[in-house]
Amino acid sequence: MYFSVMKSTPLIAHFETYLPFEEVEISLIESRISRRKLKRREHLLVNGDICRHYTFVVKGVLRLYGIDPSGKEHNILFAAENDWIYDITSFHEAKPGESNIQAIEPSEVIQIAQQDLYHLYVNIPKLDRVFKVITEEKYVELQNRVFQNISSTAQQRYTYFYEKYPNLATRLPNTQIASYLGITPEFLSMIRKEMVQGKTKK
Amino acid sequence: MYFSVMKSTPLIAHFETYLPFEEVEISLIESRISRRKLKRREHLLVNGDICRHYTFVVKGVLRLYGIDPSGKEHNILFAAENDWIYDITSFHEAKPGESNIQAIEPSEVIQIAQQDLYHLYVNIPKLDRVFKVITEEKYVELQNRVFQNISSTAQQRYTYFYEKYPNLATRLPNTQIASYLGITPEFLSMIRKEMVQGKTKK
DNA sequence: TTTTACCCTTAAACTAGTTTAAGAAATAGG
DNA sequence: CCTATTTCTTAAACTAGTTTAAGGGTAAAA
Repeated sequence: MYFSVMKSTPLIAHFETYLPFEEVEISLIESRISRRKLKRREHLLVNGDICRHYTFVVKGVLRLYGIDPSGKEHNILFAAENDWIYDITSFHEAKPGESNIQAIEPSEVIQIAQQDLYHLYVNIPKLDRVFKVITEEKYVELQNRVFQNISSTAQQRYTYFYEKYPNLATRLPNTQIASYLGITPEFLSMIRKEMVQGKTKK
Repeated sequence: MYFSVMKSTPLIAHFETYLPFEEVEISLIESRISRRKLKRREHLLVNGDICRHYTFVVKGVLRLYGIDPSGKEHNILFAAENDWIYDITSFHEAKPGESNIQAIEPSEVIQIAQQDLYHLYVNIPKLDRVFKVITEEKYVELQNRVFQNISSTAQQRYTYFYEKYPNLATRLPNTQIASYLGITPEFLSMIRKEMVQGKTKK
């Protein structure tokens, strides 16, 4: 087994959940990606940077967050194993963005630089289809979240998050979850207390 | 000028804002679409239906909305001229969905049925690229909306909506806008009153 | 091991948004 | 042009969520 194959296997395996790839395509993809380790709290992108990479998470959890005019951070999304994270606006416009990407846990990622991705799109048109589907999947998740945000109480939103992402719900600090749900950590603490009391009362 | 060209021009023009198309490709696309008129309040899709079409708005405004457990409607998105509307979850899974699509104004749309769209993807691979980009654009909009929802007050969200979609903000009834923002029409009325007073006080 | 920084909880006072109800204004459509 | 229906507004009482502040628990790092 070649080391280069070892290195990128998780990404190829991810692509192959969508479509099969030829050996020569796999080699081309592998020649255009790079691997990187991140310490806890290390930033991959900060406000004002241009996002020049698609980032695939091999191990760990990262967050994409924005900062509001008053300086508060708000989590837009989390990405754990086998998920993608990037500031899509900054990436496509190749302009400085307003988002930040940070490792919450020590993490390991695979990155594809912009020009490499475009090179891959040209040489492996199938990848247009794959990323079309990936983006559609992420669009669905986001639309469900918008529906939650406009139709539910904080308690319902937390329950939905807890049921949909049990892994993240137990793995992440509550401060991070509160920021994602759009509530204060204090109020999340209250919600959790009420939920536990509700259960034990039975 | 052929009638068939007349008929579908707005959709082809829309595609050509992304990539150029050959005559033969245009003919193929035109052979696979259909045009439809909708009365005010007419539904294109209701809860429990399978969404079998991508719908492109030629004229008018439509809304995609969901219904919460208590029976209240919540607007997930609006689509006006040159925009797309469909229940993406139901469409891709070909399963009954929980969304509804309704014309707010008398409207005119162009539809592509699922099997026709797949036929077009196979014969015009460029369309994978086009819909990848369209979905990315819509993802960006949705992500901005999520950020608004978790980081802003209702007043800020309304201001953002008003500035970003001035056409919709003046064209739609406030009840529809309130439903989209996740607030009651009464509270939107208060916000608008305060904003006008704020302005005239100067 | 000790310290430091982070994280979680509780509670009281406050602010943002909802509900209910009733009347006024605007609009679609016969 | 008229009427029915929808839409918008106001206000008072209510509920959901925030803020501030203080204290305790826990994990990382020196």
